[in-house]
Parts: sequence; C-alpha cells; structure tokens
Amino acid sequence: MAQEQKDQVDENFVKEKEAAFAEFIQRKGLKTTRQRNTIISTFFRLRGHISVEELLTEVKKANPRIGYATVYRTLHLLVESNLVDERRFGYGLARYEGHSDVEHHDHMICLECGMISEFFNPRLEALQEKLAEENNFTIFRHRLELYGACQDKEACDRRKNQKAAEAQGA
Amino acid sequence: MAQEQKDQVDENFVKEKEAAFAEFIQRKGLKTTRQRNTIISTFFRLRGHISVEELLTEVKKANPRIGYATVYRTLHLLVESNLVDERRFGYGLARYEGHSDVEHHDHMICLECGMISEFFNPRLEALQEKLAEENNFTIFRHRLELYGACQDKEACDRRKNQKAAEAQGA
DNA sequence: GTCGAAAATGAAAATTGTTTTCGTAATCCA
DNA sequence: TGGATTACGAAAACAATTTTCATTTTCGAC
Repeated sequence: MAQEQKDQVDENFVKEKEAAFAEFIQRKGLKTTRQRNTIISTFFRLRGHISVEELLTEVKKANPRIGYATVYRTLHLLVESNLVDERRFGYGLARYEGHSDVEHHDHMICLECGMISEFFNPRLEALQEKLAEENNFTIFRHRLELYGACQDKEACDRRKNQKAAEAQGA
Repeated sequence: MAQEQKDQVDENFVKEKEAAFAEFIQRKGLKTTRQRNTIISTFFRLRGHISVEELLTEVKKANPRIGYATVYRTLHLLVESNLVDERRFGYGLARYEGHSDVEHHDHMICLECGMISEFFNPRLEALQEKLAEENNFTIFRHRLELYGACQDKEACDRRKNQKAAEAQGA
C-alpha cells in the first residue's frame, strides 16, 4: 500500500514544486542549499498532512545530519512561498500540506480512524461571504473542520488497525 | 468602556453558573474549595474569549496566592462540566468561553484589531450536514473560523489602539 | 577560480504553553 | 474530630517550536 503509493509519485509535480521553490528563494535573495533541496524534495514526495516529525524521519533517510531546526526553517519558507499550507487539527501539532490542484479546501476528520478527507463546495464559500458581508467583515481566509466518524465502519476499522500496526512497528 | 462592561455583569448569570459548577463538583465527588470558587466566579464575570493568563491576572487580584496550576485545573473542570468551551484560534494559546444563550456558534476574527465576533446560521449548518452525508460522514462537531478584517476601520482602529494601550499598561 | 559578506547549518539552549510531581494543607463524611 | 481523600502551590517536567551561536556554505564581485 505504502509501496504502491511511493511508486505513484508524480515526478513532474515534484519538479514543478522544486522549481517554484527555487524561484522563491531567488526572488527573496536567499541561498540554495543541499539541505533545503533534500527537504523539499522529500516533502513533495510524501502526501497528505505531514507532521514535522514524519518529515524529519524521511529526510534523515537521505541525510541523517539534517535536524529539526532546518526542517522547521524550511517548512516556514514553504509556507511563506505559498507552496504549502500549515494546518492545526484539534490540538497542538502542526501539519503541513503541499497543495496540488485544489487551491482551497476544507477538511473532514474521522475521530475513529484519523482519516482526513478534503472537500470544497462553492455554495459553502458563498454563504460564508454573505454572512461576513452582513457583519461588515471581509474574509481573508477561513478554516472549516468537520469532526466526526466515517459511516463505512469496515473501511474505518481497517484504517484504524493499520494505524495501530504502524505504531507498533515504529 | 471596560468600566461600563464591568458594571453590566449579570449577577444572576454568575450565580447560575456557580450553582451549576457546584452541582457538577458534587456529582463527581470532588471538593469545594475557596480557590475554585474564586476562579469560577472571576471567570464568569469576564466576558469574551479568555486566555489562561488573562484569567490568572484577574484571579490574583482576589487571591494572589493562586497560581497557574490551579487555574488550569479548574478550567479543565469547567470544560468537563460543559459550562465552558475551549477554543484555539490560529496558533497555540487556548482561550476559554463561558457560553451563555447561544449553544453553538462560529467565529469571525479580525486580524487587525483582534475582535472576535460570533455568528450562527442554520443554512450553513444544514449545508455542512449535506456535504458530510454525501461523503458518508457523520459530524459530531465542527469548527468554522473566518479570519479577515472589520470593514468599519474607525471602530477597528479604536480597538487596536485600546489593545496597544492595555499592553503598555500591563 | 577565489575572496568575503551574507546566509544557512546543526547542536544545544531557550521559550512558550501546559501538565505533572510532590510535600503540605484543606475538605468533608463517618 | 478523625482521617482518608482531594486540592493546593511551587517547582520541575514536558512537548512543540524557536533561537542562539560557532562553524560552514553559498554566490556575486573581482
């Protein structure tokens, strides 16, 4: 499964992001470094909502000398460059999401299996705009998170078990 | 302004909450203490979305010996008793909100002056339910936060200046 | 290419917000 | 009014993140 996913990495997507980041670095007068390249290349090969720890673990496989500080610093740059969104579901722990096609979207989070799915609905967006307008408010951005449970209990259990197994193995 | 607000404290509201908390404490077999009484009485006299620090500052005026630990512990009890909601807007810092009439509501947060206003819209709720259903998902709770700016720049500036002044004074 | 200023790195220390520990004190039911 | 139970407060621990600082790397000017 994870294997399968890894094989599906879209090299063009990764290249595109790398290029965009390089452009950003250039524009800001910052410097290109091996570490940053490793980190962003690793980041965009992963999918989903990645924690710093998860990313660092992967990054260390390519270069074990890279530490938390550099990963944090690079993630901040990625956020600043608008290539990545920072999310905080529930408590503390930040997660980072490299957005692909869908620019903006909201999230549904299953409290059982941890599944995070994304959705976008123009009527919802419009309604928010309308409500903001009624309150003399201008929206820059918003966040909407639906917490609940999958209705497909089988799939949900499967994911839950897999997660448990992974936690075991780690 | 703050003065005016202080005078408007609804003593019945405070009494009601104190009684409800006492009942909760009783039901759980916990003990009534002077500190807890001070904290909840102080809390429900404040309004808005209160941080632990803000609360502690007020509490210390009544009893300077009360420290962070007890405030945190009491806030947890308040959340557990359902008399208070915990919110986390944007980053880290938890804020606590003693809910009055409106059970559930969402928030608009002005990034300029920090104003937090609350709203509720049944169509929005219904639409969320519909979208969840389409994704075979059951919502337990949700959070929606609109980040942006007040359109009334004058009022916004006034609040911003007041906040700056308060920060000065503190 | 090489110099040198500017920026980046990594390890460790610092910060922030919050929780836990632990010895002492208060509560409250029998 | 014990005395077991619970709470308190100060300080230590914690987890996530940021900063510091000495060292190394980058890259444009020469």
